[in-house]
Amino acid sequence: MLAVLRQTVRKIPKGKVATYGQVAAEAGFPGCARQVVWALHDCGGALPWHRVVGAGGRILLGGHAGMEQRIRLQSEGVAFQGDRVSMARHQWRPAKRARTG
DNA sequence: ACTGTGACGGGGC
DNA sequence: CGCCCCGCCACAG
Repeated sequence: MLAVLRQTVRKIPKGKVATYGQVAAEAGFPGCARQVVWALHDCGGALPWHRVVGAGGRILLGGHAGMEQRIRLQSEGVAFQGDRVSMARHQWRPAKRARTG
């Protein structure tokens, strides 16, 4: 489980972001958004954790961590709408979940 | 088996 | 927009 979640997080391409619930669902565990946190905690360092945000593109972290996440995202070309990520333009879109758009 | 923990998500006011 | 409550799941002691 944790391994799968981590594996999914690693799939998030640069310049994109995904919500905890989305990662969990993509990994095959819809509803396990909280477990994503575990995956990040257990690993925390060897994956693009900064590409994981909360529902609506809100950065849930705080203090230094939250700052770094935002900085890292902006450094990848991710745009922000106030305190949130521009999901409409940066939400990860897995091939299978892609739509005619 | 029970309790505490956690970077969640959705709904109501 | 902030606040509160509930549901959800897995891990650790």
